[in-house]
Amino acid sequence: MAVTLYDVASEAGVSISTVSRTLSAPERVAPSTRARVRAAVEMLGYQPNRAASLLRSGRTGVIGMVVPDLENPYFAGIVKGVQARARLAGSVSLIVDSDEKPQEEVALVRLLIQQTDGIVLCAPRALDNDMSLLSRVPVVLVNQVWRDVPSITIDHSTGMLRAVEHLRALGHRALAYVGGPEHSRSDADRRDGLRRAQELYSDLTITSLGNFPPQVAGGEAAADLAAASGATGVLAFNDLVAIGLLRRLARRGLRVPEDISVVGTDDTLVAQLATPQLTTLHVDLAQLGKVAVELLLDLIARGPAAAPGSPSPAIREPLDLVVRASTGMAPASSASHTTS
Amino acid sequence: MAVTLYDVASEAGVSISTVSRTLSAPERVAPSTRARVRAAVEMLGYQPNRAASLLRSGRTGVIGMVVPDLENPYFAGIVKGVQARARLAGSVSLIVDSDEKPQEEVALVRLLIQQTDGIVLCAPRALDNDMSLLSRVPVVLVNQVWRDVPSITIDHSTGMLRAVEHLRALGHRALAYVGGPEHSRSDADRRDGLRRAQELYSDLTITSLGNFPPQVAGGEAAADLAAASGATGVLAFNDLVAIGLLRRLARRGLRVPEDISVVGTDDTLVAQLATPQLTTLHVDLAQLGKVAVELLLDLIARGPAAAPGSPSPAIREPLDLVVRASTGMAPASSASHTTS
DNA sequence: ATGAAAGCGCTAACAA
DNA sequence: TTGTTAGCGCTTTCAT
Repeated sequence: MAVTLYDVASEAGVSISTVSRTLSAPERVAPSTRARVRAAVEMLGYQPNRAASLLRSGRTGVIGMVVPDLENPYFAGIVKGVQARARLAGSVSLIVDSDEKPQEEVALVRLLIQQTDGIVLCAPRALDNDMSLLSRVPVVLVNQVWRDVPSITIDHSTGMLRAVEHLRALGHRALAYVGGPEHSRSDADRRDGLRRAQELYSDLTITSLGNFPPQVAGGEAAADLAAASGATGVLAFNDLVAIGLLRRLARRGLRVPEDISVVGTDDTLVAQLATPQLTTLHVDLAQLGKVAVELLLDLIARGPAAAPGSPSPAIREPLDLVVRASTGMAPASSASHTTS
Repeated sequence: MAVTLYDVASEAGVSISTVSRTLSAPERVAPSTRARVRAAVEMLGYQPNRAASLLRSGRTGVIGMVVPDLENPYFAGIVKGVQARARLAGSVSLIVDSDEKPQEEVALVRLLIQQTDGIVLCAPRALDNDMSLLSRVPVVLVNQVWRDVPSITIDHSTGMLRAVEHLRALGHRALAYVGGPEHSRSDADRRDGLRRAQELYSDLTITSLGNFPPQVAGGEAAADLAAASGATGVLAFNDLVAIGLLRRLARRGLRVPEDISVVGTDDTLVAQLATPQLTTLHVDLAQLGKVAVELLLDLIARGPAAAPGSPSPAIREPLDLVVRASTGMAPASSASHTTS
């Protein structure tokens, strides 16, 4: 059915090894033979069978990526960076969505690893279970850290600190944080930043609000709690949550930023579409993806028997505060703005 | 290194064929053997090698998907539908982004087809070139039609008609359409709807505006042209373009909807985040993806030698008008609202 | 009900 | 420089 090496070989009057060599190491074939083989390849429209090649050599030229939710613009941004960098290296990238399901993540890694050279595992929630798989396979973690698996994370801790300082400079003293998914590493990181802020500025009251889904609905669900906490400044897990806050607050008749200031995280597309436009923490998502791929290519090149001694890189990307319209001076009567 | 069929076989004291059978057709092995094999599989943590299996059987259990831009919420929505439906069928889906590059699309289809059972090709721009490949391989087109390749498209034509009728009912007589990418099938479809509207309602003046990139920037670029055309109602290629219009119009001091009404298309997440919230045409993106997969599974099941006689399904999904705040009554002095 | 054996298409020693 | 050959791990007849 399909054209194979044998067809090309007989067409060109050489052996299959010569054809194979012409394709993978042209310099090791005589120019005249090379030309003849190439002509045959062209003529028959030969396409190498990747399954066979993979089975034999173990190399695929494909980089895998697992993300929790492709529809989330945050992950979409990282994906773009990964795709661009992979293409530059001559690899394609295969992206799969775990639908925010921890069990899926492990299953997908297991599946993907068989048809790729390595995997960028983005913000995995599953951790303890079968994650030991990760040490045995070329994997780079994004927004997550586990044992000595190479990783790239965002310095949300310092980011939060900057956001808190911004709000404090505007006169806010009572703050609230609307947290994200339970096992999210970046959520823990943000809370750590809050802790640092609390230590530095003892005049602040920072309320941490439970775990909310990292979507608009999460923000809507958290808005009333945030308001009831007496906070005049609210920090959100991400931009979508911030927009949920904005929306519910507006429906309650609370004005942003006059009554309450809101800070998002990530500076995704939607931050600028919100009303008012969101003050948020900017992340260079594409850069994140790019670095992840570079780490991965490195890991692959070092071979499967990566020296256990060499420390796995754990890169941290910074976060920059972008001030827009959702933050402003704290209301004058801030102190009396307590729970009902 | 990895656990193979042989390891499991010797552990269970059977032959490799029996192990293979236990895994793919359990009812054809004796219950007692089956149990023994399963225990061995469990114990050794056996994972079938997909490359070998693919090489031998030709089946992968993987569905491929090529989209122009993963970061576009529109395609992300379709992707989610595809992933969900594929999972239901026991397949995973591998998504790749062509970065809006037509050449990439063909190359990616070629690459993907080797590691998948079939492909959902989403809104391809490339058409004439090497597309003949598509007739030889299980492919379903989304938002595109080519020869007799099965396809699912959105009835943008009728959608546009509904949007025009909505604006006309509000008193608008001068309309403008901000078009999308040059070879976009759906753009042609929308223009067809405009044509139908023009025929039905001869009191309308509909101006078609050139090709703009389907992003916020495209809308910003088109806004001044739309305003200069004297139109009081503007139809946008998609929601992002509509938001670009909104933004530029606001900067020009034109009020929406008091001075100009704007209608988006697609009803993506951003439509509700815009200010004012967008009147738009709602598409059930997930449904689109779901149907595409069903079409594809059907095609795969029918085997490679699909009867050339059987008509390939060409499904059309409807579009529903969602009225929000970006459309309103035409300004009273509409007639005198001309260029300059 | 189970096993033996023949490849799927390719790569990579090794020989010539 | 080129050809020969031995598998990679699995599925699938065909025997038993």
